[in-house]
Amino acid sequence: MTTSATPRERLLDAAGELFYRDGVNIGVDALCKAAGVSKKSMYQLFRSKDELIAESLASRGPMYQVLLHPGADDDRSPRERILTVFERQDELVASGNYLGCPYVSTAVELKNPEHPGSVVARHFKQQLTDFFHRELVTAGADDPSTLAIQLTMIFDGASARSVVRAQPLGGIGAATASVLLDAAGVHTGELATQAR
Amino acid sequence: MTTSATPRERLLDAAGELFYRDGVNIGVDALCKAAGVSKKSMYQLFRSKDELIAESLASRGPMYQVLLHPGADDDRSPRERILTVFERQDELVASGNYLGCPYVSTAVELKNPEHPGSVVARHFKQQLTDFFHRELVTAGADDPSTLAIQLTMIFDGASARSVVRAQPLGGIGAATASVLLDAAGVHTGELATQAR
DNA sequence: AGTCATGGAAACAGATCGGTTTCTAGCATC
DNA sequence: GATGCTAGAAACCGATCTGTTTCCATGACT
Repeated sequence: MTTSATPRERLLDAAGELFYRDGVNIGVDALCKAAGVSKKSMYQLFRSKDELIAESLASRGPMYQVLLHPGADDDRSPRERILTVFERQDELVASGNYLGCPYVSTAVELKNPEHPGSVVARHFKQQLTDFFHRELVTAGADDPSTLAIQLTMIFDGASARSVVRAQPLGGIGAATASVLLDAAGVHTGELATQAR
Repeated sequence: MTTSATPRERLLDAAGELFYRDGVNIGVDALCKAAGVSKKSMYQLFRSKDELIAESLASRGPMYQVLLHPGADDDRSPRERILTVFERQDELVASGNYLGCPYVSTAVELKNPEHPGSVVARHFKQQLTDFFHRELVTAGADDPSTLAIQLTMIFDGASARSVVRAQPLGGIGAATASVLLDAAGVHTGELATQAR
């Protein structure tokens, strides 16, 4: 129920969802109504709508991260953990409620890279690249920095495709990532150095 | 000067630029002012703002296409023509005025895939994929359909990266495309079937 | 019971939204 | 020179925008 959480939590929750679903141009009135919080309270908790955009995006960061790449405390190989990200994305798209990567969408809508929301988006996008990078280092890939960026690009490219096409991805993200991983000598369950 | 073109051309021009630079939420007043056209005239030429979004996006389609992949009447190889697209994108980003692929941005901002602007975006995005596909067929690539989609994804991934990072791409798009082309046996100046 | 802080409801402000309408300046045609 | 069409300027409409303010119900503490 809505009243169990604090007004701040309710606002961040509603803002995170509505900014994503309807875009950052949705009105503050609609946000407050959805959160069951008065505008007065909102403007006591957040300096401005822009700040709410940034904070709500940041507050949902951990959720998206867990969604895409859950804790590393499993026995899968780096390659498997990387490909799982693309499979999760595929599932999200297939579920029908996917409107693109929230960070990219927010940055695209805001236009201004110095907007606090854009800064948050950049930060969390970097975290996905960092995840890839860690796994690639573990796997002993040749050029983990470049490859981590390339995998992030494939992720965002697949995301853009799902938005433009409004159709399931059909595994194209994981398939593309596989080609890059193959080319970099990252194979299932073994280090690239062992394969050479 | 602004008055040399017809009101319709001036409107499409101004709309194409301002929708891209400021987002589709820019007001009709600002558009008309920039175009030197009255709102009355605008609503005689276009049924609604939504229609203007779609038509202005469509009117700039040829421009973007020429920008990214000029006429095929040259003696470069398919691989070179494909990689040129990514190099052009790189130059656009480096020029500092790039705010992401206008089709993807518009689709992201509109959210609704049935919006006339989203339909136009889907159409022109497909045209880039078709261009890749034609070149790949010419080059005798193994699976041109899949590869054309993957190249489009890399294009959009690079575009998303440029928006989120607000920095030059440094050739990462062409580099990634090269890996895929290599894996598919598309090499410079020769057919893949000859290479096998 | 009385006091006080919290926070929702709602009015308000000034600006802007998409869209319509009125008015008039300019210009070609007869 | 009179007529009629085009199209820009600008007022107007109701709705919505971000942000502020007032008012009042609630509930905790003394």
